[in-house]
Amino acid sequence: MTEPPAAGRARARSEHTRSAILETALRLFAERGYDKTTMRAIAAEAGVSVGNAYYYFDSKDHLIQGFYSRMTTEHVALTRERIAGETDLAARVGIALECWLEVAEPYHRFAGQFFRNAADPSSPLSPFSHESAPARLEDTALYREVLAGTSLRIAPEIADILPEMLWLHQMALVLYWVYDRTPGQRRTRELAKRTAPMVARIVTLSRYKVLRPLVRQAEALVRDFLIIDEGGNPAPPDPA
Amino acid sequence: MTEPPAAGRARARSEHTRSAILETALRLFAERGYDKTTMRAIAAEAGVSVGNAYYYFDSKDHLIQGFYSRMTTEHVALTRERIAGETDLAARVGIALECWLEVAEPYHRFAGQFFRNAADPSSPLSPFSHESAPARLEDTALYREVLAGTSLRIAPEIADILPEMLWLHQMALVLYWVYDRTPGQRRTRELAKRTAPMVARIVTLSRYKVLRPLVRQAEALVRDFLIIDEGGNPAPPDPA
DNA sequence: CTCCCTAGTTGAACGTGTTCAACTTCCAGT
DNA sequence: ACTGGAAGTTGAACACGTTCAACTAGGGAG
Repeated sequence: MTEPPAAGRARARSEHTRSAILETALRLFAERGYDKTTMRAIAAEAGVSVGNAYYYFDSKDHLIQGFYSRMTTEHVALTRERIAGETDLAARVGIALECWLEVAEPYHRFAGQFFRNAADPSSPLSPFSHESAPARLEDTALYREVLAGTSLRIAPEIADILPEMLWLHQMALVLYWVYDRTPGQRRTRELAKRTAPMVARIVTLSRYKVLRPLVRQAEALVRDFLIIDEGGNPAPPDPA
Repeated sequence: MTEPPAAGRARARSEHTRSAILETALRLFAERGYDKTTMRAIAAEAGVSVGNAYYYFDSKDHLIQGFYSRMTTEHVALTRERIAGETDLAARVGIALECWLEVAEPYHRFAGQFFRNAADPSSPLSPFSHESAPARLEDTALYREVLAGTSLRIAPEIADILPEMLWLHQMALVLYWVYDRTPGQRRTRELAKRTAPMVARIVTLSRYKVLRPLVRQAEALVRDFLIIDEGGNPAPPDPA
């Protein structure tokens, strides 16, 4: 219902309609907010019928998926650019978070409405859903790079899961961001600036002997409960 | 609009209508799920008009607040009963989490729909909102008790914020629970069983010298960014 | 007892997201 | 060139949450 398999000029025409709807929707979302943008308005502004919008997008929510994946791509690109040359892990993590906030800022106004739906497990907008997998993988891959570019020695037993944990850290920040009503989301920026060094510190400390058992437990925990399969369900192997 | 100030028999009549609507709503939510329960159905089943339901409850969402506070009260009572006599922190935390899962189980079916709205900062259903404050305070008070009843020595600098952190831990578990589709939410129970000892371990380790700076940072972080004022906004004192 | 004012109550009406049967356009195969 | 069918498109219709102007009842003041 979403990927037209046609060929030739028809495909281009179809692609054009589709992107016209998406562009209009994203623009109106940013202008008026999510709830105040009606499907009728989107359709009218894009020069198509309401039903036609539903031909390309299963629901109003699905229009946001486009926004989500676009934002992720921008985030990854901007971060890559800015971390080049920087080897300190804390700085690199901080940059990644800053970049997210920068990219997301124009949409803060309607982000609340957005994440409302994202918290519904049955919604394809959930960050853990199958539909969100591409964006999620893009982001974890980014954090793999963030980690790879540092001179810091990382405890081998957690190297595998660290990208996922940094992604989770980012998700927590996003949660705070959604609730943040300070101008320019100043407080969230402050929070990012303060947590980034702590994350780096934890990575360093994880090699200490006293913390070994805890780190091992944490590693197993993330592996068993957080890693998401391709179906989008957090349903890893049964406990032994 | 919600608290009728009348006196005499009129008050009783009003109270009766109000609770009739609430009871019917909660029953239908549990039976059919949130989305499939229409306001028209609630009104019809309760023997009132649609408009009347809106006289007592500002919106469909507001009906859930009743469910939320009721569940919290049940959770606190059950936990209090079960932790009596137990002095091990890990066990006490584990019991508190188990109790939550037990109390919440009947509502898992529509919890997703519930927490969808809860993630909207502008919704009174957000766990951080002003309207949720009573339930939130009840829960943090419970965790204060959970901590008080153990023989474990707690680093004084984090004693104040620990209840809030345990509450946050519970919120994280709830988030996982919402996504958990295993029968009886088995996986979430497993997760609770495994994180409880880790929490206790972290509390113990927090007294180690190597961890001092990190613990101090974490303490300041929670104090500056998590503690919620009476207005329901996470907007603590400005950073220095 | 009568009047009046407020709390309580009503249901039709509005705007919304979504669906669907019908229509149009366009290309592939003859 | 023709035609069959798939892809694309339409807008009226549906069910829902919510609003509101109007109505009713019930108890206190005179």
